Amino acid sequence: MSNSTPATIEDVARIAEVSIATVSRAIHTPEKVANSTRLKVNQAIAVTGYTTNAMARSLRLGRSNMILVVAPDIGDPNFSNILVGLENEARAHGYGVLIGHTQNDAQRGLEYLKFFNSNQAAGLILFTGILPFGHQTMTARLPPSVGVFEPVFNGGIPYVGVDDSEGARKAVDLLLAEGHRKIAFIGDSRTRLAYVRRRMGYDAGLDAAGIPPDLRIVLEGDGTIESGRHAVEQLFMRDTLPTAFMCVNDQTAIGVMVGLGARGYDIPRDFSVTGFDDVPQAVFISPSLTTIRQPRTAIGKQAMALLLELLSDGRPAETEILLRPDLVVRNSVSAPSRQWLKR
Amino acid sequence: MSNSTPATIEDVARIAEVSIATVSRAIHTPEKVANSTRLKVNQAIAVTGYTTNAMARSLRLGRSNMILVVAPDIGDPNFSNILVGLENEARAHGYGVLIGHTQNDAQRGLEYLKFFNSNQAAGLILFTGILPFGHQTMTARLPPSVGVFEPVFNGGIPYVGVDDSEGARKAVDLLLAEGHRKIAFIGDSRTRLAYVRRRMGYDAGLDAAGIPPDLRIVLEGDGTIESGRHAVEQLFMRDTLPTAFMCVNDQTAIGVMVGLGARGYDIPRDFSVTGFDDVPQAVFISPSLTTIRQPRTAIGKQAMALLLELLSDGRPAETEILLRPDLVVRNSVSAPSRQWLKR
DNA sequence: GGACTTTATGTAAACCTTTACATACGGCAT
DNA sequence: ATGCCGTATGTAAAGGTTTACATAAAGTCC
Repeated sequence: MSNSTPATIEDVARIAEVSIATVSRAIHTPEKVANSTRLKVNQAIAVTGYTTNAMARSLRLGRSNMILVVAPDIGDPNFSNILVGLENEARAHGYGVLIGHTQNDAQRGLEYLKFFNSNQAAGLILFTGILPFGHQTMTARLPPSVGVFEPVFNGGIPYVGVDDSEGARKAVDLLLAEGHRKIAFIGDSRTRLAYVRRRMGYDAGLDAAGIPPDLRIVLEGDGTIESGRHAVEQLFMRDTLPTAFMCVNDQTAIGVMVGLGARGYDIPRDFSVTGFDDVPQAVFISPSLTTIRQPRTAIGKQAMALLLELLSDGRPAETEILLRPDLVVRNSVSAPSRQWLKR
Repeated sequence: MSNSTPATIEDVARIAEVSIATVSRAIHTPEKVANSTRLKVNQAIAVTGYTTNAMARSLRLGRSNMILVVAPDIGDPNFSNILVGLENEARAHGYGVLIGHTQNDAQRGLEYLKFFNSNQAAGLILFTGILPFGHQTMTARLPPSVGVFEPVFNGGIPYVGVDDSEGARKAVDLLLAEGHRKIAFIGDSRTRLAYVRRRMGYDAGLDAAGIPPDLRIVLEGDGTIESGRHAVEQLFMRDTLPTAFMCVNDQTAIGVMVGLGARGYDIPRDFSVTGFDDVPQAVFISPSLTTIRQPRTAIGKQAMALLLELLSDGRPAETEILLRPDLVVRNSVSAPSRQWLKR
């Protein structure tokens, strides 16, 4: 049936010889409709190829079937796989996924709020660890929201992600098991809870091994490749060198490896390095990076499921779902070099 | 003004002491409204914080301000940067971006067509080189559409992407300039025009250099890492070896490098390798990959601009916009090894 | 058989816009 | 003064749903 205009509920009603109300009920609350009638309606729907007009429905209901996903940067290597999980789950429940990216610009963040005023979107997934609405964050009326990947720092918003603290613990435990005792931590000073927690895992691991914290080998960066490289330079200007670098994320770890490589060191012979996230590049760099895997697709799926639940019964549900981080052993870690042990 | 329900056009009309028609006109066709009236309306809009309800507008107009972007796989390393360009351009024109991924499943592709029946989306961006609607592709009434990254094989749809043929030509010319004469081409047998054109660039380059085509060193794969590795194995079982591998894309090139590495060869000393696309990994693999850069953000931007143009005046505009591919010289290419030249 | 409940369906309003058409008014040419 | 035109605004319909309320039919109970 390729008529020029799509069939409406009225066309279906006419063919099924019922009222439009009955058609609507047959679709959305079939139990309120007699079996025989439901059959007629379904046939008419098949004949006309009817699809309910989502615009009209949203207008009437005052709520849409779109979920807005906002990230600072769509190109983030962590983002796309999470998006896959989000989209799959959304679509399985009849929702569509809208995307936006703020580039850390509060003005752009605010523009996305308009989607909610006009009911273009029903819920919000935040990929960013902070509400992207600048100083209006406080006053803005937020739609039902769920944070992914990083806990949302300033919003009291439910969150789905990996257990950062446990992940970091696994990394530091690996290094300890290999015999390392002087393990540097290259962190991220931005106010992101995820990074704070990874640091906590590091501290806890050292503590459990009876190693006193040594702040001379704990540095703060900003999670970029460049900051990893910079951290190496800083460390070499101090009086104490570690035998291993535990990095807050893979980008930093890559930077550390670049920095060490530039100084002529071999990894893992001279220094061991671990990352966090298991970004797609981690397997390609040389040596391949031992890191903590984020179950990204699962995170996306669960976050969307949580949001849809929130939308349907409005109750706050759990505030945090932590998934298990897995250690991925590759080639950037070995036992500490003799040279350093002697000291 | 944080009333419980968002302001409607009627609220604005009441405060400005005009009719709702005038408010609508003041917003969309200000030249039809007296200056004094326009002023009153604008003040009332400011007071109420009115935003037009996109649902009602779309319903009335029979057309939405959403663009659907469909890719086989959102996780494709080429995809995210294109998406950035698409989204920026869309939002600059008041459009939102919906995304979907088909995983090469025609059924899933068809589901996305529903967005158009109900006017949830006004236009379509296809990241895939083929209409993802299976055998119903012929009968489906398509919305205004633009292909990106790969020409759409079966749809007669405008296309924005890189000049594949010229890009391939640049790669082969580099290899020729380095002194290579036996250059393998590892292609992609899937029916994608982009790959066909890259092959054409290869052929043309050899032809211009007066080198007769040698089909023994032209192989077909499927664009995956595995197919690159497989191609190496196939070649080593033949009687002729190339001195360089020109690959249809970076994934294939990475596979070739893995395959050559497994046989103990050094790149670029023993063999040179080139890719196509400049995916983010290309700089991290060892050695870093000499390849052809896709101007991804620009592709996205131009594609969206073309689609919006299509939507506004409906004329077919150009059918193809080809951007300039740039050669990115890294470390996977050098002059052919003595060993092979001697033969 | 009456009174009442349950079940199935229909009628019509509401959601918020945009815009064709109608109206009113002032200016201008005759 | 008359007729005409242009400009500014208002009225009301239409777009496709969902659902409260009304109605009608059928079933249940005494």
